[in-house]
Amino acid sequence: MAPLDNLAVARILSDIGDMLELKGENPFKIRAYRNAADSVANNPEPVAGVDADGLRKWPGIGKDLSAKIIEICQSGSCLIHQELMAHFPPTLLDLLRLQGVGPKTVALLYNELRIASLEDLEAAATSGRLRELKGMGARKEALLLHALEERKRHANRHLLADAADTADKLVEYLQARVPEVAFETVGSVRRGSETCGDIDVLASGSSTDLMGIFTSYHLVERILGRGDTKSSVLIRGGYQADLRLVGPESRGAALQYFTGSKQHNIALRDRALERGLRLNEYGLYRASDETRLGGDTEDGIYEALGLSWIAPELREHRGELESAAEHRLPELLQWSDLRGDLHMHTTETDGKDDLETMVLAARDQGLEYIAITDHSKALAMANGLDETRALAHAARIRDLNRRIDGIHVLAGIECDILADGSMDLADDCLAELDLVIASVHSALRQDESEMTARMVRAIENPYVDIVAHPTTRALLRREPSKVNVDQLARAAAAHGVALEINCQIDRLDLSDVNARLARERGVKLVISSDAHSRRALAVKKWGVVVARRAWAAKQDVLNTLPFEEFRASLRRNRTPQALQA
DNA sequence: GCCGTTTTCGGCCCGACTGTTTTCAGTCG
Repeated sequence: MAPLDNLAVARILSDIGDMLELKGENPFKIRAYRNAADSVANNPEPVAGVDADGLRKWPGIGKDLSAKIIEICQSGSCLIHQELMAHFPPTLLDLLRLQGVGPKTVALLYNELRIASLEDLEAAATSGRLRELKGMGARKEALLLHALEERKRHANRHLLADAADTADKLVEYLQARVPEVAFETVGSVRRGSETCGDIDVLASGSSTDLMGIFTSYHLVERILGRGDTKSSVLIRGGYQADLRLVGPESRGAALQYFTGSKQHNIALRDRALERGLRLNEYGLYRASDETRLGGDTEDGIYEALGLSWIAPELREHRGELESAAEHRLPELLQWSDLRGDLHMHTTETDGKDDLETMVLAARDQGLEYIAITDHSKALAMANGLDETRALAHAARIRDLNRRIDGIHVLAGIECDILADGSMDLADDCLAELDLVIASVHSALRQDESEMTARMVRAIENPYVDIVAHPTTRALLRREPSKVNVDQLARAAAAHGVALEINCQIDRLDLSDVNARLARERGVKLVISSDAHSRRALAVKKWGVVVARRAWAAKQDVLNTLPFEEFRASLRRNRTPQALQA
């Protein structure tokens, strides 16, 4: 059996937590399983290769869970998991993920009516049998039917870029109508999570008609709840949006609180408690006498807890509190640091805009240099280039580069890594170009050893400068390939090959966790748009978010360098010794 | 089930809203 990856192990731990909750177990035991699931999911090190002593160093994993995790890695399950699976039908967990349904309700439905699946629930709600149950009235029944219908209609996660766009429009609507209140997007959108479940907006100030204005937003499909300080709605496209209103004196505390993440907030509150303080969305208080110590600004909260201000992108409980306590958080990369874009396409292959249009658009965007990197011949569907066309295209790019002012244009290629790890174009062709990106577009389902060996072989080709979208994932659509990112990063570091953070909004590949791992292994990152049109050049903003979530500073990213330094830093332009390495 | 510079036992984040309740349990974030 292939070893389970971290997400698979985390899923089992989290399922155990859910099923323990259905049994009405000790809530802290349940939390322990969920914390362990988060810990495994967020750790870049492959869990299958870690021994018990190593696991016990991971946060939230002790003697008991380290043994269970090893059992899961070896057998795909563990005793308690199997016992619970025998006790509950697997479809029961689907019910738990319905809006408005928690463990108590699921237990009630199952114990009283043997409702074990979404289909069972729909049948029971439709036939009116639900109302036999204590605490189930007509409204609750309607709510469940709504939730079932919405489950069918919407996936409940959204790409970051889409969620951010929806949030921006909502905030713009609110701000225009209630100018005396300050609105800010908080939650996972503010943290820059690659996918977002809902949209959280914080309003600070004072307004009596705000909630009415919110719930009458023209994109609202359904009002989930409405109060004086908190309301929730479903808006078109399957987004849940939550609005919270606090007084201006609580803006900072509320920004902090509603930005999360949950794990970050729990840890922050722990820290407050250790200091005899109490933190909530209204402020920071001394526990003994309720004296208010802060809450009007966010950095004031962190400062009062002995911490540097922590950028929202870092608030994932991945060591940020410890670093902030020692005032050694990295100075994170900023959008304005980017000087180049090393991955884009033209009409020569599958781009929508021609060479000159792309170059002029990049110059308009303020870029100092770019690389044109059309596809190679293996991607026949995209009209990929063979050696002859690649060199002719390069000649045109260099000619344009000579004629145009204000931007440097490199003649590059995005060359396919074939299934055996060889390159799709001959070495003497690759050697003629200014920059070579290598990437995988086929045979995505190879097993881990095959895929890893394939990509390492590509890295060993002396003409490869950058590996693009290293895991080939498509968010909400396609799982990442099984490449071992740790081994990939070690090979890239050893050969001086950079790894890309691809900024296409459904790729964001490397991910935050993987980019951080690569950086820690000594790999330089590049942030590139992979634009197939002039408009798509702007997606680099999302790559900057990913890099920040990977704790990257300016010096970790090659395309922050001035042009000449960037060129000199490319693997092909370094010493001959480096080429032979 | 985890965790520890007040602890190896006794803690473990906290408040708003809904629905079905007459004082609160369940859910959510």
